[in-house]
Amino acid sequence: MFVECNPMKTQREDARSTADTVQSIVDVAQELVQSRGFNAFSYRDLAERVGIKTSSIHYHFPTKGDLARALVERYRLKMRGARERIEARHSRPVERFEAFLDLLCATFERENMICLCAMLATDAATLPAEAREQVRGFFEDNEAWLAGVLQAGREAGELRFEGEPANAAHALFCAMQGAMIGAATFGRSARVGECAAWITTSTRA
Amino acid sequence: MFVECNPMKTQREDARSTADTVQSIVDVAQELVQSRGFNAFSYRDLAERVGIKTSSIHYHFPTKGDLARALVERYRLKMRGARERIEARHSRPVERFEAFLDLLCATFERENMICLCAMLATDAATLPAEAREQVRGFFEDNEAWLAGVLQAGREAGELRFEGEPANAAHALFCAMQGAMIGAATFGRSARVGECAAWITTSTRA
DNA sequence: GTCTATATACCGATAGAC
DNA sequence: GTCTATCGGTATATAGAC
Repeated sequence: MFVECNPMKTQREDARSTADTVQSIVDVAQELVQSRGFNAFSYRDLAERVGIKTSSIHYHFPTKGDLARALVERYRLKMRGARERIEARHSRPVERFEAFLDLLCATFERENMICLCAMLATDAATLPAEAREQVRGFFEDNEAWLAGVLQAGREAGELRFEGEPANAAHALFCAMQGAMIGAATFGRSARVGECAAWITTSTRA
Repeated sequence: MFVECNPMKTQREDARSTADTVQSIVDVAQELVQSRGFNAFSYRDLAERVGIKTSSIHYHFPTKGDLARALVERYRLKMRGARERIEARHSRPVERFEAFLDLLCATFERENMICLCAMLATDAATLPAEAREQVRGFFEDNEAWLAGVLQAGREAGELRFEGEPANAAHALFCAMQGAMIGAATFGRSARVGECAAWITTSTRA
């Protein structure tokens, strides 16, 4: 989800800048975390895919926890940008809400991987506190944004749901996260779209 | 979720049968998987907690994959038993539905750990195919059962929801799984109960 | 069925040459 | 900034005594 994965293709040999290397490492690491989990890949796996040695990765990310922090920080920022683009393109709450669901569906269908933060949440016990806090922040960001959209949508008569907007936002975001976990794990990609469609028909006023 | 954890307390020294040892291993392993993930604990961790040596664990479970299979098989059967007890105790669909939600909440509040199969789903890439298939079966079991309950409840005028029962069952089960992941990871246990409460008020006719 | 001892491979991480 | 070489530790797994 939420990433354009560009492991460095060997370009002109001396054209790889530090920024490129770091980005390549983070891109590949994100893919490995999302597909296997944080504790099921090594610096060796990473090095082989990026095309450098493990010691070079340690130069950029001294510990694996440092890598985790960089991963989740970038991911959280990307997601924030995505929400802001939705707000820029859509003014009505119902459009914003459904654009958000579409974003999750589209990214999932493109990558066929669960959300980085859903994976890191299940690996949280082995993460540095700072990374764990960022993962938590990712969920709070999205649920708070969704709660605002849902509330505005209900007040505008565009959306319907029971109870507090925060509770509805929480349940619906969790449903999408759970759907992605199941879909990616069991090779049933369509389940994510079906879940989003069910949410859409259940919340349209 | 769904387990009474009884790591062997040292009883009379020679009173530990093979069945007791195996159960103790599986109990402790389940706790470690649910709290850390399948790839974040070792036979050594397991051995220290059970009070035996790693070679003894290998005697009962030659490979870690064998242990995974035993774990998920037992868990799936326990959950099936729990659903059957709900059916025995409650006849009305709305009661069965809410008893199921209560079961998830109660187990979570007692153990403060996510569902074993939610964790194993995110670790599925590193699991033997047979175990992965059992994890998938766990989700199918629960969603199929929920779909039946939802359909009967709507026909009886006790429950309301949009669209196909299977789609509603999928989304709502995923919401609970996602809520447990978030609650256990970020120390916000109340979120599970709130999610269940929101589902209840959103589905009562 | 559990133990000691060990095999073999891998892990994260570091030192120092270039 | 990347490399070679290596450290100490741990992983899963097995052999064989008891």
